[in-house]
Amino acid sequence: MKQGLTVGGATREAGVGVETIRFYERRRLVPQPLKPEGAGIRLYPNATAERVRFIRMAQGLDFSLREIHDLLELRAAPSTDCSEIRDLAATKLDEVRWKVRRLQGIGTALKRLIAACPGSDGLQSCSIMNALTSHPSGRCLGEGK
Amino acid sequence: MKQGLTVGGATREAGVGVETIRFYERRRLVPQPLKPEGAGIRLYPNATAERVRFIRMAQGLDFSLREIHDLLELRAAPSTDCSEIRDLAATKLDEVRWKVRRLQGIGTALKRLIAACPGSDGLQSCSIMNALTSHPSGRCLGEGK
DNA sequence: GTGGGATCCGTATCATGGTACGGAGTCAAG
DNA sequence: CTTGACTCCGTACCATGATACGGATCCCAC
Repeated sequence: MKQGLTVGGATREAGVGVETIRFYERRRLVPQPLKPEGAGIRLYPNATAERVRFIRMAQGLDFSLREIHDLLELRAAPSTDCSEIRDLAATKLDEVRWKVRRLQGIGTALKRLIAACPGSDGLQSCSIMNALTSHPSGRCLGEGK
Repeated sequence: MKQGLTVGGATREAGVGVETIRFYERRRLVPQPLKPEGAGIRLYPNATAERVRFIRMAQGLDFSLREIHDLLELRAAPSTDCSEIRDLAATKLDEVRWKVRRLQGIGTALKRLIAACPGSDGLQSCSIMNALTSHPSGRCLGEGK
């Protein structure tokens, strides 16, 4: 028995909505199975739900759908070496670290501005508003080095 | 002399492209000045370039355009108290810290996966691919607490 | 008065990641 | 053999932040 799930079954397995799986099909992240002969409804192999879960996992690691597409291609190629995956992960790690540093800089800037804000006064004495208002030669907020 | 800049002059002052200022006008982040009577070209006050710089500054602190719209409204209202701004900044700080923690979790997960990856072998022994591939009861990567 | 930039304005396009809708077809249970 | 849930498919829409295009005007210098 060649089992298969309807799209609804597959999405329930994968924990996403039907529209999401169709969206992934359009983006070619998930293959669209053929309709069994004579049938009007497609049957999805279990691999589809697994594939969707793979996508959601990878999204959880901050991979974009485009990057996940590449990961899936690598996964499907028998000649793929572990190092190719590792390199993609390392690039992603750099990216994530870069984002962390950027956000930490913003956090520090916000913290300082909040601390300097009188908290109850007109805007002309608000450190935050003043920081946002042009200081011709000021460096950008949140971009401390 | 009621000076004014053409849109091109204003965007050069602000350091953005013409299309950007028009986009901000459509989003009502920047008021579109009237054409001086009889003229076919709008004249932008210096305040426009300052306003655009405010927007870019605030974007640098991770405020979205919608949030910046609110900041600009507060800035324009004479009754606005400093504390209102400070509260918005504090909310943003929470948000930024939350993002930092999330990304740090992802970074930690990636680092571990990369360390565990043999680096040169088939995919079946790749820790990264295995982590992405369904472990029925696994918690999500990057979501360590 | 004629170039030729610059402006004006509406609309379209991009990337990202989906969500929603509407009409038609399918299919299983009652 | 009808009803009702589900599927199929195309298309439209959402938010986010722009960027691009094309025809019509405009305005300044030559």
